[in-house]
Amino acid sequence: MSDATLRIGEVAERAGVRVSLIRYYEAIGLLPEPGRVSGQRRYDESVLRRLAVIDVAQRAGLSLEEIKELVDHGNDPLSERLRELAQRRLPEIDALIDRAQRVRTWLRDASTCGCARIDECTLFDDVDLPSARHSPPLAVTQVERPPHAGAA
Amino acid sequence: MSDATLRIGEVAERAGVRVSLIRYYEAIGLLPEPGRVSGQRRYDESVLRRLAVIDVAQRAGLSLEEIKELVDHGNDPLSERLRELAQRRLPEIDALIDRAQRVRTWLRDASTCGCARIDECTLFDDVDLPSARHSPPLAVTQVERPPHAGAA
DNA sequence: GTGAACCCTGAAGCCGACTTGAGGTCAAGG
DNA sequence: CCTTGACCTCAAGTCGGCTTCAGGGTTCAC
Repeated sequence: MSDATLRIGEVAERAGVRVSLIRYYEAIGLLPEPGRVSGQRRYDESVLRRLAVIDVAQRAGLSLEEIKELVDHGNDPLSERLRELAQRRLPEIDALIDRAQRVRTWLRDASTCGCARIDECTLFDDVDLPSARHSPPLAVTQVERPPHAGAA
Repeated sequence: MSDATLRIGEVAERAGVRVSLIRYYEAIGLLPEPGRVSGQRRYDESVLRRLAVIDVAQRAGLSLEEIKELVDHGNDPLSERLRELAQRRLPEIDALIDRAQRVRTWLRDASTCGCARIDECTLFDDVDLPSARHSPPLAVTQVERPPHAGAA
């Protein structure tokens, strides 16, 4: 729809990311190649949404590779690969949520919970201590969004 | 309590991690220096729990640095730093959980949800598109636990 | 008393996800 | 014209979190 009118700098600012990140995402195929006006990229609003989706998915523990699958399943008929991905990742996302909630609880109760040392806290009692580890468990990755635009 | 009798290899096996990881954690101060018998480390069972806690916390999005604060608050009186950390991280953990749940839902409904393209899915409508980004938001990081022992 | 299996250290390598740097283009305006 | 500022490319650097490598020791069973 909307005509491609945004320049990369504006997109970056509105999305709260660096310009370099947008180019990077494009380079690895996470963002489609935008139109150009004498060499310069021009985006329409939809890129903002895309960036937001990427952000959410990434923080939920998906790797950029996987997000590519999500976001980019061409116009496949609701692709197989997607269902596959779901199969693979759902249990892990559940685990992620579970763990996050434990830590959350612990953190929240840190002051009142009898156990001063997290090592002793019963919250972690039922954690799979022994090698109950299965598939590569959510390769969550570094995500540092600077407060905003780009000093440094 | 328990006498330090486990060798590093056993610990690694029982915890489902590599020996090198245990040494690494020790090096960065996440694990206490264990006793030694003619140069070789000897652990007691408690290290297993510690490793599990680290694992959970890490997957919940805390950096090793932060986990160090959690785990390692000497014998401080339920330290300030802990409360600080909670202050800082709680909202972000909540966000993490929220995001994870969105992705989870999307993934789960991927087949039935009208919107084939994640970009268009209303699930992501209320996401903070604009620069509603605050503090460094949960530097979650690479976590690859191989099925077990160690090929490349 | 020797070989396999395990342990040690320190330095270097690797990976994902970005950022930075060097060197250059382009459009607008004083 | 010529500067300024936003943009361009491509290569290299950075960072967290580990693993691998090289070059030794140790233990234990035979």
